Amino acid sequence: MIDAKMIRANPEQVEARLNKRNLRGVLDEYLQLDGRRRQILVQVEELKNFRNTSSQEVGKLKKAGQDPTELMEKVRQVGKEIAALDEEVKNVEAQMDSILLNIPNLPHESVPVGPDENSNVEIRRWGQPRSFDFEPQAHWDIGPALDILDFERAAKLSGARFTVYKGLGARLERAVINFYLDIHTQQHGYREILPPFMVSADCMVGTGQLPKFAEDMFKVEGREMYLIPTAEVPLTNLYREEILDAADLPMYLTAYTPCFRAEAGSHGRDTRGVIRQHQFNKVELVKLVEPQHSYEELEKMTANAEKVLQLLDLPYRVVLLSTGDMGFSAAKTYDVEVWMPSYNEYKEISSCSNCEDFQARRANIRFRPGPKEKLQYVHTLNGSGVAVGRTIAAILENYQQEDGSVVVPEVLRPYMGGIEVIKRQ
RNA sequence: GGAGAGAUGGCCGAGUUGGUCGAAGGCGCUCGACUCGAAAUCGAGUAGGCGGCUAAACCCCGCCUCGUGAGUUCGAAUCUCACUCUCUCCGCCA
Repeated sequence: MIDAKMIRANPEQVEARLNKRNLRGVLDEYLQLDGRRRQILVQVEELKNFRNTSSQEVGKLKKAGQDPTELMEKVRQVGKEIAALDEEVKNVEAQMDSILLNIPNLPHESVPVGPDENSNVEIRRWGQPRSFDFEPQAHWDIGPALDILDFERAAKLSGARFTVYKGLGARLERAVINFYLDIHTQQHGYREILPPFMVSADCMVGTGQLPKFAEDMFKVEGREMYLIPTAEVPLTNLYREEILDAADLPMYLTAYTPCFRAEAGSHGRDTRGVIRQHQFNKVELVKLVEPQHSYEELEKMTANAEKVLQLLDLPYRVVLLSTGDMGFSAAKTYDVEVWMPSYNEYKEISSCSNCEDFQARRANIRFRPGPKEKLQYVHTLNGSGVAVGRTIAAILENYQQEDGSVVVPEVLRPYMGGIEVIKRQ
């Protein structure tokens, strides 16, 4: 969440930055409640001070053999007032919290302002989309034809938006996962984590999925647990409620996990293929860093995501998201989009964000900059490094041959037992 | 699933006949002394949040926090209840 003190100190400035995200007037009620809260606090704290000093007085009177009954009765009355005021503070704070938890992060000044994705800015392109001398097929045709992707049986098992990988398809998915993890751990300095795939509601609040986006997730029946929509959630929450040593920063974490998303409200979009699934695999990158370095870390993380696509020789571009297209927790986001012949355009395969202290504040992840210095919130970053299912789709489409077979990218062959081409078996 | 033990500061760990306990002691860390320098030793300091004060901050003052939530009481780390988590033993089990 955004800094409550900043709201109070510079309400117009915060309002102006929220306007960039197409939000207006969300602070008005909050500020009113904030004033109310402080007003009550002053009152109730004075009463509590009286109670504390008086209670000590009672003890002294008893020790001295005097009768404290009158004072006790007085404090008892004050206690009732305190209880009433405490209740009121609690209510006001609950309202303030629910407002604050539903306000998105403030955009960084370098983020283009606009209502939607049409205001995104392309930053750079890498590679040349291949020109085919035959009619290229979409991966949802290539996969079943090679009998490595099976959408029909997936539907039988689980319904729409699921995929069964078979044979070399399953192996290719596994190869890509291992390839990504190896690159990020061995070349980019990330530490591999294998986290739980179900987490508590607290974690979801920590990274910003809750309370606002409950309908996007799968909740476990009868429990306050959710299937993770991304490894960002367990990785970022790993150090929730902890105070880190400055020497531990920056911390680079990576994890392979399946991701589960309800995809509510996206009916009819990307209905074919593996692009938009209820369950998909992803290798995620997360960083916890000191605030002054978070923007250079964002550039590095984006470069880390790009690197694996370069190694796979898949053409891509990098896009800076506008205020209208950014996620809830992000202050700045780069999307990496891979060339997808079936769409005849670039398709998101990674999203790298600097959340600044927005998540750290929610999850209460702090560090001590130095001895004797005050605790500070870390900055958190997350990025896909990259989506695995979409990688498979991109490989099938970009590496397809006229006879329907698919060439295995060179860097993956060691992970595929040396297989160079996937053919119908 | 059954039985039992526990949850205290950055870490370890006292404190449970209710009051002067946000909390002994130790470790760690910071500063100082000693030293050519270091180690060792000695001395001092060292929780977080919120609110007031302030232009803002420091300082200072107050409130809250000893797993979480409720309760008893003039007063709760200490007593009661519920919950969560951890550990040990038994059962079951990949």
